[in-house]
Amino acid sequence: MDLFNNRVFEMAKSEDRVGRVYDFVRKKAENFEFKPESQINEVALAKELGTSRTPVREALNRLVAEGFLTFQARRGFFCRPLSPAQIQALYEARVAVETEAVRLAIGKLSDDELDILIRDLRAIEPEYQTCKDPARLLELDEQFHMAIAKAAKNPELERILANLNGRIRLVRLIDLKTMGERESPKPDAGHISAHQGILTHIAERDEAAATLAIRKHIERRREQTTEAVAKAFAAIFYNDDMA
Amino acid sequence: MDLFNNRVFEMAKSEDRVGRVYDFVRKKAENFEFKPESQINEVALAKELGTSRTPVREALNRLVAEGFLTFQARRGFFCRPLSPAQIQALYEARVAVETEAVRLAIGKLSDDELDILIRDLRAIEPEYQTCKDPARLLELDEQFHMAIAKAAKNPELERILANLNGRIRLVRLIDLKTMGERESPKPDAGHISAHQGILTHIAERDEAAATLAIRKHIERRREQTTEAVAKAFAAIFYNDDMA
DNA sequence: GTTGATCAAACTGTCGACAATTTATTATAC
DNA sequence: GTATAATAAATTGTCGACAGTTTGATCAAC
Repeated sequence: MDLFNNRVFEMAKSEDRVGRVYDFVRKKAENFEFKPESQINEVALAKELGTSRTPVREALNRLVAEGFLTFQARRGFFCRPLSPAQIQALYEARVAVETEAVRLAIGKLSDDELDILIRDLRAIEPEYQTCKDPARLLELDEQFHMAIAKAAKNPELERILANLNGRIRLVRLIDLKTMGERESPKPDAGHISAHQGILTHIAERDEAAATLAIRKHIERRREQTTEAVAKAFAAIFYNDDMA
Repeated sequence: MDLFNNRVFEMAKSEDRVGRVYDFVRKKAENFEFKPESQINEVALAKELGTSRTPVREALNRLVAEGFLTFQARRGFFCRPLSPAQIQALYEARVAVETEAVRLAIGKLSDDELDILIRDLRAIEPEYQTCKDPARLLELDEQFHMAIAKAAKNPELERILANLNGRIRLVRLIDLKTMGERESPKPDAGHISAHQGILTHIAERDEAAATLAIRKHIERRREQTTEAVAKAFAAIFYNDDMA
């Protein structure tokens, strides 16, 4: 689990330290490279990034506002906790955002736009079905869901969903990994993937069916949170590529 | 360890500059005391608050992450724009959050908890119905909606809604003011307020009816955004207590 | 009067320093 | 040996300074 840790040197032109620190720390926070509840050492971070503490603290403040970190006065910044209840809440919030996004998309998109959306999303399905790499799988899945959010033509919902996705990412990744191992033997011929089902309902502008389908799709994953969080803990603390 | 640990209360001594700055600036941003799109002068703010720019910038960064301000590298912090489309998006996001909150509340609350919720919310209805002060009215309305979000037992949804409310507040306030003037003549005997209708459906655990009711309640306001935003602009730029 | 170049003022981005506070360590008493 | 007190180390919170940009003003040329 070492997908991060590049980018330290590039972007010579940008010179935007706060942005660089933000990207760096956000990625670390997403992956719980800071262990849950652990304190973040400002000076160490600053040194690691070759800057002073000022831009580091500015980036950290942004991440607090986004829910990636917490802050206690005079004690400093900490990684957010990782608990089944917390992840559960994030999944529930996803349901809220995504069901409404589906509804809005169906209501707002022209026939042409709808066709394009369906076509584009069906185009990634083959790779999604055959892909064995969990990281890539997660990427494709997020693309699918973000595309629907984007189709809702509501920047606010997009932004919220992107935030939720970031905070839930590691757990989803690990969930996907175990799912892949468990279910790899059989994709079941004639089985209609959840994504395809959702798309079909959207194509038919069947609001009730589409929202229900995406709700169930997300909730199915949500039901596994306790187990997935346990595995996430194992991955984080033992750092073996998964449990 | 930590036997003499009263830190939670000890912190009330408000030596926390960043927090103070944050509260101050957030209130100003909420009310668009910074005019839309206008730049925020860090040194002036720092001087106004009797601090240096460092804590000011930290607070500003948090507010950017929360959507109250925007940021452009090497140009600084700006008040968010105010446009009908933007406000519309916030209302749509409210629908997403609040319909799901109703659903979750109905699913999660015990009979006792449900009774208490209904009782508490009905208790504020008399004042809500008779109140003529728009600011107080808005406060009561927000209380109503936040109570439902809280009943959903999902901190994430609560947090999102609180954020949306803050960013939409001025427009709602102005909308309420004009509504009061327009509709004051007649609350219509036998008329069931939108809030009461929602509560009744929740009390009956009628998920479909309750979610539909709150959706319509919010959407009715959303439909007025263009007009309300126009009035907000007038209020902001001419600073006469409203248009 | 408009355009464009030049210079001055204002502002942002970052740093290193230092006081205040928290945490860790050592010493002391029982 | 455990617990408490004293002390040292580490960490946070804030500041003032300064370099680098951007913005605004001045002025020259057309």
